[in-house]
Amino acid sequence: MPELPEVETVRRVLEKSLVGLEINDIDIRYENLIDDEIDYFKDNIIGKKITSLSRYGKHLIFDLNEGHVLSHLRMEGKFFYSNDSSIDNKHVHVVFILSNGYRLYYQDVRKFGRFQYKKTEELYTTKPLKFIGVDPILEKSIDKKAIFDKIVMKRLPIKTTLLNQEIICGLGNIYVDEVLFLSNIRPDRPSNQITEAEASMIIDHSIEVLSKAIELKGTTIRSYTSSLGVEGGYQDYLCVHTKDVCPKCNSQILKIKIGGRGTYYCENCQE
DNA sequence: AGCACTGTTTACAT
DNA sequence: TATGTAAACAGTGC
Repeated sequence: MPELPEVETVRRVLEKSLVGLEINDIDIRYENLIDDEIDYFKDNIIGKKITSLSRYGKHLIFDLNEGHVLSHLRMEGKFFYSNDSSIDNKHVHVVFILSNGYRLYYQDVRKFGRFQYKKTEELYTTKPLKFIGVDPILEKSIDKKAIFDKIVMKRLPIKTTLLNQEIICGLGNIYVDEVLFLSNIRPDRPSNQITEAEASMIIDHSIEVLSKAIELKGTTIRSYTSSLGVEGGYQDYLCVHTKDVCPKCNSQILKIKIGGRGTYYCENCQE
């Protein structure tokens, strides 16, 4: 489910429930989701208190009184905070047992999500955040020229370059289509043919689209419920992704494949 | 029945 | 180094 706005929505919801609670135990049912040795992961987290919830790009960060739990939801990861064990099911792979009797259930049908414990000093100096690009929402002053320089070094389609989290982070398959439509740029245009003015537009529209989507608690399409059953509202603002007709010119929206990802664009409006 | 598709990322071959 | 493809996995729809 998650691109930046959906992860931020999860962060905001979890923050309200989890801050101040201690993690008494962790039930790990599918060990491949944990990037650490299981004992190292457990030993460093059990007994710690959750002090805040952070995010960078699509990475969710549980800040502890000592260290952090990095969580990436990948395609379908979802968290449920509850004291009702009837929500437990075969797709729940990790359960955090909390000091107030509630539990935090991690559900992930495809088992693509990942968890890792990080010491504070290694959070941004080791993978996966070591080479992370600029977060368009969190970064106060964005160096547009630096981003432009990175974009034009690539020859891949601009869509593929924008999905590369080492340049700008947070955009995924839905929002990148929207950003390119609003910027009037074809998704298959080679990145080295993007002008500095167009790179600037891409950045501005990324901020605009992601901010609006956060405000609306993300996008809910294809019967995906947003995590925690929270329904998003941005699907009502989509211009091209999963659409048939261009909202600007009424042309047929084309669907093609770029880098293996389903891609929607208007041939008439984007060049 | 079988194949294509799915809001992600990474390992590997070329 | 850069790029394309497959893989991690499970479900849905045609």
